[in-house]
Amino acid sequence: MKTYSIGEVAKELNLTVYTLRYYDKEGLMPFVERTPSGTRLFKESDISALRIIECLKATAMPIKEIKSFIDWCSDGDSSLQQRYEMFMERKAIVEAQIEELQKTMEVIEHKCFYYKVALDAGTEDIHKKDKNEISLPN
Amino acid sequence: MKTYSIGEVAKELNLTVYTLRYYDKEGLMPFVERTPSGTRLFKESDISALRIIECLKATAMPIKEIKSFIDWCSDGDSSLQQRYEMFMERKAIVEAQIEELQKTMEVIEHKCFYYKVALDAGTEDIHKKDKNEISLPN
DNA sequence: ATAATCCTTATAGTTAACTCTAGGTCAAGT
DNA sequence: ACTTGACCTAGAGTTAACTATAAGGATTAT
Repeated sequence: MKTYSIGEVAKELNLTVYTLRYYDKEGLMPFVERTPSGTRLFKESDISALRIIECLKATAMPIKEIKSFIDWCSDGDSSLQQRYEMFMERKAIVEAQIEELQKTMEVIEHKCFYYKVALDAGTEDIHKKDKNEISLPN
Repeated sequence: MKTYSIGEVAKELNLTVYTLRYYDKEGLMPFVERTPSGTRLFKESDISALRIIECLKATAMPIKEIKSFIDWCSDGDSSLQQRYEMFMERKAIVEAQIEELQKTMEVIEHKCFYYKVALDAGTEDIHKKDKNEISLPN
């Protein structure tokens, strides 16, 4: 069976070897086998697992929680319910993240427009409402 | 003109007073005025500015870059081009973030389905392909 | 055979963004 | 007058996630 070195995997996943070893130290890669001398041998399935880890990271899941998931995977079928719930929770989180980004996008686009207008006018004053504020009599 | 204390602003924006003072220390709030004794007095316009800062933070913009924007604002019309370009860049970044989250969502949804099926079957083995791998003759 | 280039561990350092503590000031209520 | 609670600064501490260094072992290329 074809295996890959840590350097090859790092290149493939756009990570550094430092990062991969850090993940291993944090318990995210208990499945990776070693040569008798200690060198890690990554299988295709290990790379797939790392892709899932990267996916969970993209949902802003902390590494400690990802570790729980990895531990559950090692536990086998008894943790199926937990793993299912975890992914459902992740789904809700990503939905919320997308929604927040869409709201952010609206503000950003408004600002793009605001500055386009100001730039064309040469001054931001173009946006200053001259709403004739009542000046206090004095 | 109505003003607000740091505590009121913190509550309004769902931040802590520590965070607001930290932002001030980092130069994000040069516009906030003080009483003679040093207490910060936030105006409505200051709160609006903080909402923009929160919006930029939501695009994963580092505080140092947000500071540059605040500095440009103080510079007036001469920085209009830079501010316009900054928001256009932010727009591109948010688009990319949304796209990445949508790809992430596809994977997560697939996993939700995967675990739903496994849970119904009572075992993850339901997904194991029995693709008759050619066993080596020995 | 030997140099280059991998790999290993253990451990220390970095960075961003808070988060808190200590020690003090100030304004309002009893 | 005095206590309470919110404000202030300076500076220290925390956390997550890397990122790098040192010292050495293993593998590959000439």
